Amino acid sequence: MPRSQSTTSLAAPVRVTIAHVADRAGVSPTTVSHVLSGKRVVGESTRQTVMDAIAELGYRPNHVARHLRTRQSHMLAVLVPDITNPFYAVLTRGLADAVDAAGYGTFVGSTDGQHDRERKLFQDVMDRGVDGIVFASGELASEITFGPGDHTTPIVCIGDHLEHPLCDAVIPDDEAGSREAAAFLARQGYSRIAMIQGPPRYGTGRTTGFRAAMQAAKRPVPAEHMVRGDWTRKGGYQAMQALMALPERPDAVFCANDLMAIGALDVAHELGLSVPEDVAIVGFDDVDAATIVTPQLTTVRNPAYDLGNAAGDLALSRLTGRYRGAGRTVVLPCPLVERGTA
Amino acid sequence: MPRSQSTTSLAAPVRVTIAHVADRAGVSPTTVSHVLSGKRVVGESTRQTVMDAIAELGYRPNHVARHLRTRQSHMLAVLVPDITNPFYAVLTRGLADAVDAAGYGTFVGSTDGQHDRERKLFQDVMDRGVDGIVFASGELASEITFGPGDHTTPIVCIGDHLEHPLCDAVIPDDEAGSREAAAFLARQGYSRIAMIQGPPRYGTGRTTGFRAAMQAAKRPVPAEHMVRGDWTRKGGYQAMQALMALPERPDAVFCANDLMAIGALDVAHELGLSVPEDVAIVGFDDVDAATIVTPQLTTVRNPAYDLGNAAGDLALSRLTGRYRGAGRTVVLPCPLVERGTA
DNA sequence: TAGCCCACCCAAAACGATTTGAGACTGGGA
DNA sequence: TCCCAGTCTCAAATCGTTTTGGGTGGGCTA
Repeated sequence: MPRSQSTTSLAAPVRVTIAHVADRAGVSPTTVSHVLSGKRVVGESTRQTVMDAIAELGYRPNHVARHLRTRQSHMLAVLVPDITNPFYAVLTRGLADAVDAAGYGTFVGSTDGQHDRERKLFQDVMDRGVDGIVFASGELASEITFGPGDHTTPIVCIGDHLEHPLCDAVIPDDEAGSREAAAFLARQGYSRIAMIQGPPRYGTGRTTGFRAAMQAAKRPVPAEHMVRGDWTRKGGYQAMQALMALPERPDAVFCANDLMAIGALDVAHELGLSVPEDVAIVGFDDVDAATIVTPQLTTVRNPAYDLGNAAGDLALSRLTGRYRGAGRTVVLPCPLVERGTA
Repeated sequence: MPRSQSTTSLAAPVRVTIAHVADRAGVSPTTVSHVLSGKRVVGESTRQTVMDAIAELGYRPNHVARHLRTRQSHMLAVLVPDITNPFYAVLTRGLADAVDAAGYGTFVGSTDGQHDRERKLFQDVMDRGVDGIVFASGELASEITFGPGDHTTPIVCIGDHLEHPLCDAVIPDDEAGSREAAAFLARQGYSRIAMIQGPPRYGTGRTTGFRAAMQAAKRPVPAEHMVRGDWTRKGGYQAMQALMALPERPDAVFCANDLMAIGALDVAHELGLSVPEDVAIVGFDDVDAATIVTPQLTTVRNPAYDLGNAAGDLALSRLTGRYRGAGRTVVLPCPLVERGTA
């Protein structure tokens, strides 16, 4: 009973609870709760008394207790491969900005693209009771196993669809973006256009978009002009080396992401090739680094911030009950940004 | 009573609680709790029965209820100016990696360097019941007002001290790093060494280190050679423009961070100045972009990952009760990384 | 057989809020 | 005087754990 607290407490961190406030205001905890939540009307005079007591005592509601009772944590989780990657950092920020105003916090976890970490993190945030989950962890989301009966927590996947009744998706139009980039390259007159793809099974949309454009432009792509990298600068460097060592050296290279494009640029510089005269390079994502390199990288913008923002809106619309229904898919365009390398 | 649950439940998301497990195993919830926590011994046979029941039912403890009772959320908060800034993203990752293994999650919030957001976020995470807070939000941490009786939550400040009984600090040795960079510049023979500082009151260590080295090297710095930027590339660009327009044009510029250094580099390129022959440029932080520009940026490494990691260790040592005592300060060195711009 | 100690296990009280059925006051009208 | 509707307010149950003081039974010694 809060009413008889020893005043000799030296370092006793007495948390002020709703009961203290009720005591002070001479009402019941119920009433205090009601003035706070507004779920039932309370008389103006009592309301004022309660507010005063709250102010005097410096009462702050305990989120945890509230969460236990209401089952709402006002927390979203976002799972990304690596927060260190600027693309995902920006995406995360877009999400946070979207939900912050509604009082939602965001918990972000880095999966490193590893299945077990992905699963572990998923379970972890589930146990922590987040109200929703945003997946931006590659294209493996669909392999996540959902526990039985978990079909109550909204999920939104970025960059992938997912068979799940409550799953919304927001995807960048990789394919169209790649098609545009490749078509642009063809229009510019480049004849031997190669591509540095991502690892097997990843970034397939970017590959098919490229292929489609090449076919439409009547530019058959020999198999040795389709090489793979691992998304990193170093991977792009190695892939580009392989490409440049070919007897039939390409005069344009479309890279599945900017980091690899920068790696490719390194090779061009090392070989003394001038860009875009000797070889054109186009990236994908439009990360900060794209404007840092010289010449600045021509690339396809992957709207990281918007993706996160849209995901936040989708999640919010379900959490607030504003929308209940089948999974929606919003697709965001990836415009070509012409700069200095093509 | 869990024992009589309707089996006709269609989409009823019956959460399996500790009571279900107890029922199934034919023991009391207490016993289940004990096998889970190991706070008291339970007979091997019952232990096994309970474990089986847990497995069969797929029981997962409810973190929220646990948190309410134990007052431990196993969550840390880290407040940074902007998660979009790679430096802070890396720092955050260092922190997360340090505490992840111990079962702690990290909540990160972006303050945008605004006081009110800083305070709001601080209150927010406090209310959410985090077990510790890591401040990496500029050097304004000391102005945060702690509520009364909050002196129970461990705090660790990165880059700043703080008068608070439970506050540990981990700080990069900005001053020594700057001194080294400036001394290096002087040793190289540059005679008119200027500096682009951060905004007033920020990054003072970097300025004093620079000044100390200049004094030691008997190179008086005229006032107009000490200009300010706002940490951004654009700010560095403008500051550098001002510097280059001076009648007594500097032949070396030390920038308080890399972004501004890159902005300065832009100016040099635009002016057709060759780096480092016509003008040397040294940055601070060693962000990814430093190795992307050409020539690669000579800079002082700000050990972002290590800072976060050390902060995590400090926090953990208190949370686990391994350490209880006065605030500690660990200072991490900032080594000069010689590359192409000086 | 009484006495004692262990080794186990349980009941019940927290933790701090929300929720809801129901009681206690008003006035006003019949 | 009685009743009714309307307004507030309250007590008690609930959310799912952890925590402890205590109870139960069996084995051992004397």
